[in-house]
Amino acid sequence: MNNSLTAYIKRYVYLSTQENEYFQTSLKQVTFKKGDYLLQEGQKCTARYYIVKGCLRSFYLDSKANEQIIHFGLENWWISEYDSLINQQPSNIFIQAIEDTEVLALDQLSFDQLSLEIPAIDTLFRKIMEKTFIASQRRIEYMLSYSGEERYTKFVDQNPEFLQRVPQYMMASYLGMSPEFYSKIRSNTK
Amino acid sequence: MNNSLTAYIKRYVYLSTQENEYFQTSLKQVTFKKGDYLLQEGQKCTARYYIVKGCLRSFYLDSKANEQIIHFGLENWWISEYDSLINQQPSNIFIQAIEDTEVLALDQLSFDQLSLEIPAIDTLFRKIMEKTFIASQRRIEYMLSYSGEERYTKFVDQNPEFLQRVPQYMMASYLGMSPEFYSKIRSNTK
DNA sequence: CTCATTTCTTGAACTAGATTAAGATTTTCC
DNA sequence: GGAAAATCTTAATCTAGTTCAAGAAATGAG
Repeated sequence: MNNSLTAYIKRYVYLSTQENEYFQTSLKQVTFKKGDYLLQEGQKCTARYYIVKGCLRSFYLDSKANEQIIHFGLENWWISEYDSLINQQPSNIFIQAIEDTEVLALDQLSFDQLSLEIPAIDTLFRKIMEKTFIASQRRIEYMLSYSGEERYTKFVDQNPEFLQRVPQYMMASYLGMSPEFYSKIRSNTK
Repeated sequence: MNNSLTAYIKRYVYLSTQENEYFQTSLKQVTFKKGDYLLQEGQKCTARYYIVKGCLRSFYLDSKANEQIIHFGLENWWISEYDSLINQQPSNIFIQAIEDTEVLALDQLSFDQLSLEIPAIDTLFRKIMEKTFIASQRRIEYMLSYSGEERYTKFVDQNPEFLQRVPQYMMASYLGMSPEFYSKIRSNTK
């Protein structure tokens, strides 16, 4: 039983003690060393991951073989590659540990079973997906509306903890700019 | 009872005849004239809309008062402004009819009630949100990886029906470029 | 502790796309 | 049908951000 996950769930839905226990026994604890891959391009994504401790990134290689960062994941976030998970397709995306990371893996087969047996599981994940979607939308709005420098300063304001944990060239990719330009902004902003 | 909606639901979950009827009596049919707003900046969004016939857009006004288009909605799509709907906040976003449009409105109060009474409703909307999120992610990947011209040609290939129904300056905004540049691409591409 | 690798910085040259402005075309509506 | 409004095009100028290149700093592995 993981207490941080129990607390997390409580923010969204009510699960009885038995349901919570049953849910959590369906999760498998897995640890990854810094640099390890949870998922690689070409593989099918088979699980949703709840991050207990550590930091992950998901990224893909664009046509010029640049790494383009889609997401970061920190403690108490869920991460997965939904296009592969839901549509049963090989993933275009890598999920990699940026730090030594401990996750709870919820396999899609277990998930489907849980969804049948505990209705609140769908309520929970419906709400998680709504929240995740809102974050994705906000990122699109940022990219449409703000200059590189504005995206940088706003992101730093709102997520100071990231800067300590993520190399700059990854931040640059996430914010949609070259590492050189990111570096220039940083020196202008200081 | 709306047959296109019944068929739509069947693609995602099983609802008994009674459940389907109960679900659909919770929806309210509303029609909007071209140019009408379903939602305006500052209002709270209170419903999810299923588009029976017509075309909608959602957009916001950025700091320079430019309209930035977030989404288009065509037949058999759901549209809403989730940040306002879920977090009970005033919306930054407008939802407007681009053509005369008929929707089925699912009020959030009705939704919460349905969610309690018919577990499959959460399964349905969990899956809808997953699909919606995947689309949002794909848009981010496009914006990070492709030039304006590439985004244009790929979009046109995949969504030819849009071009007939949506003014160019809206397409330009959706694809993240100025109307002038969009026009230039079009004349280059012909 | 040291060498190798990874990450970060700086500057110069370049370019995709924005902005501005003005005219042309299309749509709307009385 | 005709005037007004909305939409689209074209061209000139400008700029945010990329690319390339090379060196500096930091990190990591043995």
